[in-house]
Amino acid sequence: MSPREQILDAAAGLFAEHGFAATSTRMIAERVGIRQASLYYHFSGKDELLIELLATSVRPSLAAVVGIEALVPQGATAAAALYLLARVDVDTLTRTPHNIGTLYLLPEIQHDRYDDFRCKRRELQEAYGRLGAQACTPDVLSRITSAQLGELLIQLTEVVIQIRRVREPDDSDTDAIAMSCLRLCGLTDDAIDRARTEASAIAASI
Amino acid sequence: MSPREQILDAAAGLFAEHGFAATSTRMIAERVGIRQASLYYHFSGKDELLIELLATSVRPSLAAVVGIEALVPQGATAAAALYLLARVDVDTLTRTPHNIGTLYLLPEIQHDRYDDFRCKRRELQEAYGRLGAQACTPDVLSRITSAQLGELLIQLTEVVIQIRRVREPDDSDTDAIAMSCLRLCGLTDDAIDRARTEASAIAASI
DNA sequence: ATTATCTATAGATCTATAGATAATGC
DNA sequence: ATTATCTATAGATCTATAGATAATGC
Repeated sequence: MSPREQILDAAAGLFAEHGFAATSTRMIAERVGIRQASLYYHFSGKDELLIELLATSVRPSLAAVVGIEALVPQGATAAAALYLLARVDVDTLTRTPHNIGTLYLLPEIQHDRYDDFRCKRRELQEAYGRLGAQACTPDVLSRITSAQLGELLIQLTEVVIQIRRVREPDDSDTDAIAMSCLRLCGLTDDAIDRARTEASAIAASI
Repeated sequence: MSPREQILDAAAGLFAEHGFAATSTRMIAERVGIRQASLYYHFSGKDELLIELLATSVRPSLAAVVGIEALVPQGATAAAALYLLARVDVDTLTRTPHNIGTLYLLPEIQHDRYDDFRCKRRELQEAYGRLGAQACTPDVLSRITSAQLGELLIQLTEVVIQIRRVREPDDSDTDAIAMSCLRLCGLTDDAIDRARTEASAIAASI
């Protein structure tokens, strides 16, 4: 691991555990095993560390969403696509070292400085809204807006961040979350099963 | 408003906006219009402020849950009870000054010092799990544990905290969230409508 | 010559305490 | 005498910069 990566890794763990403001550059340096001032050779400051961490943490899900949304015009059902997106997203959040998704909850990211991240996350949310709206039964869609759906669905997948704070999530959790996304859209158990088998087939074919 | 309340109110706003560690006692005092040292006459320190704020913010929902769970043995359906609980909870979070629910997301509350709060919040989560499990169709319950349900349902209601960060939630949001809780349990649109009218009748009778 | 570290430190905080002062209530 | 403020400050941080030092690569 390069020094840059070591520093980012140490910062991720500390930011996730103590938060941004409560983590000093000295703590980060100590964990890496270098002097506090040496951080500034690799990064311009604490801010840059958080910006970098946020950027790399949304990238995988945002990359996946493009491919997954493209499946729908190719014949996939929106339900299967939504199920896939939720699984990929939850999976990513489950696997990140130090439960990096915790960073999304930090009050600091409301600051303008991080609006690039917030903008990207909003894109992901809107994709959830679009796929959710397509997957919904008409009855459900008449009672909820696409924007509300996006907010609810992304919130649902991010429960895995909270779960990781108290236990190690397993496949049953991932599946429960992804299924819940479909249920939120009004799909019956049968429709959910069909979406899951379709999603497995798509996943196997890639 | 007593000086104590003024201080708590100022602290709530600042903690919600900047986080705990990034808020200095001086900032709080300035907002109140007193000197920094004068805070220590009313509170032993910053920690006590956060503890107090967390305690008062879970209290209403936790008080409501006892009454709402008691409705079920009295003949109310679990679905109506769950719908009521979700509405009360979302309503409470919507009305709190300074979007105080944001405090639940602070990394600091993972610290032992605040485990009284975390314990109470877990009680609320377990109530969601119990009501959800009772409201669920058997098919759904065979695919999800009561613990998972509790995690998902409380997470769903707390979306209102995120919504408040970008816009003012209205009744349509509250309703969309509470309905989504029922949908997550596998209830059909018809069953949801029945639960809602039942919940309205109960709410009117209190 | 460049790269990557280090030591040392300026300057700006921040929390919490000590002790003075004024106002209130008996 | 008690209550509620204030001023002043000790002591401990924290970030970021300046400039020295050593190692690496041409």
